Amino acid sequence: MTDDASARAVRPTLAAVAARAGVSASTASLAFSGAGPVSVETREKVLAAAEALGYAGPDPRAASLRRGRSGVLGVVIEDRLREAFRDPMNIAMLDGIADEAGAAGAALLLLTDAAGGRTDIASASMDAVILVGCSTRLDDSVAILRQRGMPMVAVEADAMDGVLGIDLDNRAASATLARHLRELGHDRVAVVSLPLDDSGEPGRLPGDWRLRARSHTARERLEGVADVYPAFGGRVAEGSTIEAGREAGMAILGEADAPTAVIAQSDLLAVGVIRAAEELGLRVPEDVAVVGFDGIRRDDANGIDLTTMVQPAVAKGRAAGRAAFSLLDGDEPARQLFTSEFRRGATT
Amino acid sequence: MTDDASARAVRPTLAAVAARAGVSASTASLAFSGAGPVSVETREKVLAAAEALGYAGPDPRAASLRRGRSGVLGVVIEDRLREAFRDPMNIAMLDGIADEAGAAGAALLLLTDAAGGRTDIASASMDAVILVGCSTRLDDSVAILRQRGMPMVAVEADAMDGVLGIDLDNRAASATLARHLRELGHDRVAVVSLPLDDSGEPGRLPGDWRLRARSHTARERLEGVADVYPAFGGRVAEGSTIEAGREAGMAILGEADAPTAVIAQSDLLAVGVIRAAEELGLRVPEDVAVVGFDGIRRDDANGIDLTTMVQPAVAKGRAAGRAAFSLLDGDEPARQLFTSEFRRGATT
DNA sequence: CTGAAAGCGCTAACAG
DNA sequence: CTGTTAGCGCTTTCAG
Repeated sequence: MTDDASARAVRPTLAAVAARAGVSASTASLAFSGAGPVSVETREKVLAAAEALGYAGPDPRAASLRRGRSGVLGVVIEDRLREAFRDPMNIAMLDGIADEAGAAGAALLLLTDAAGGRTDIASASMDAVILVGCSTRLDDSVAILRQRGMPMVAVEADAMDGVLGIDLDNRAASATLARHLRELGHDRVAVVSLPLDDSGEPGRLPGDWRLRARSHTARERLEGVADVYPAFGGRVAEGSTIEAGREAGMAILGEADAPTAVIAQSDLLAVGVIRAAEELGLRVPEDVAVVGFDGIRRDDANGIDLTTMVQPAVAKGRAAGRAAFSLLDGDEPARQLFTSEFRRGATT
Repeated sequence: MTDDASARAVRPTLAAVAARAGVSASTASLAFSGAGPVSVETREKVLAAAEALGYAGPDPRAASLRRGRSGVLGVVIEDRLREAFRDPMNIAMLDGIADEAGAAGAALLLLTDAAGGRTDIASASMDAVILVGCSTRLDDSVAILRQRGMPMVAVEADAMDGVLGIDLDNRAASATLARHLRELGHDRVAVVSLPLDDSGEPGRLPGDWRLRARSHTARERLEGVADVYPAFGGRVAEGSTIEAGREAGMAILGEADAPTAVIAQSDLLAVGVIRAAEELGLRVPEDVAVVGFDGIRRDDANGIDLTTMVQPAVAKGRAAGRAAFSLLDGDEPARQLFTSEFRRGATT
């Protein structure tokens, strides 16, 4: 702690720099920010003084208090980064957000929706927040953030008061895939769905999924299938991973009365289902057709050319970022809807 | 802007809450933080007043100025998230960092080492920084951060003054793999290396890689191979991806005088090389042996059971996180070295 | 247990 | 172009 004191002592403030340069603090400030008229002479004097004193630069904490802005964009994601970033779609979206943040000179603060460490969501300093990742229990976070008066943007979430939505045509896109399968003559289809809530327990898709699904994306995609196949069964996967898809696939395709087509709610799940099919000695698409969702790069799909709906993940992220900054500027950006595009691959 | 004013007006401060509750500001502050003795009565009065006024909670910007801490841990990664997060190792490490950050009640600020938006690295408010991701041009960032007096931890980087290193036994581990191949009788080996610098151009591995390699990890892994095979050729990949590995693999295995073994500097690259081998009609390991590095999950390796060195990525991340907080506490944590473990798979 | 006072370090108005 | 003034909103002594 004596250490601390000496560290403090050795850390000069802007005022100290100004004093040494023989100018006012405000002038010194301008010399640093370059946001106002300062003569070259003066600026050099200030810079020299700063150099001499070993000035660390304006303290961002003080600056953000004064300005009322911290230059930070919060991004709330699912519990574990490991999970969230396993799916290339989430990364692509984050990349889109990062693009816009970078352009706006803001940095990204990663916040997790997690159980214990919710402190940070309540107390992190940031200017706006984007909620992403099919997070299944956003409500608490939203309540806290609303209380904080934080501008909020949510990607693929149920409409919430005071939260700007950036949406994807999940339902229509899923219906497109379902129709595609029906046109190919498939009668019995099964769905491998993303987790319906944050319990994370895989299992049979419950008949009352409409009531139970807390995940917006999962529910909408189920609705899309239901629009075409009023009755269907399936499994809920443990997450959006190949392994989870494989497990669900084994359960579905291993049964006596196996379906002739599987609608997986993500490409990773679809890859897993295909792997299960292979292990069971089934050919795709001859014995069983499989469709995915997202349009991940073939490289990420084990080289499989999936039939899927390609969603504009990066654009979605950029839109979310832009919307956040727009809210921050006091504008009233409109809610946006992105559409996915059908891509026929070799799996149907 | 009138809007702004009214928004301000409607946003009460702690002082306003205190006034309404009929207590002092300091008492109100304690009522919120719970960090001191406040009677239950008083606390309830304060909370009620806050509720009534719609108080958003203590402003973190002001708090962090006052406290001198922002509760933020910066993480500097490569230019594009898309690239950095394509490799599961980086995600695992980030997850390790996030674990420790969460435990310490800190949030993670993602900073990119990028060209243009370097502003944030110079001006983001944070308490300490971890530099990760084999970033090839950390020097500039380090200079800026050092100037800011920021505690720094670097994962797998050349030793730098004032930066605490968290290292991996890259050289020894690569040598282990090389020895394994030599024991199997391989004479001619080729290396597929990670990018040597940030130019990102793939191509033949230059003979003077020792001089040219700016990436610590790539260089050390090359040294490890050189310890066993004094002379070897190879390719520099465009990044740590399957596709880049495939391209390098095609170049290497397509030549007349193709090697009998390929040492890939990451598991993703190894998977790509194997894919190239398959496309060229070569069997692995019969026609060509392939080893990787990292120990990614089989799920991420297209189901291939690679011979590789398993590195403790999550532990590395945790150690980096712990070290950062330790520096922040004024301690002098020691530099740490993690070791990788040989895992024989089916590719040699 | 509560209150008063004193800034944290910076920046934005407004005069000159 | 430069200086003066006045806080941003909170937390931490230090007294009572």
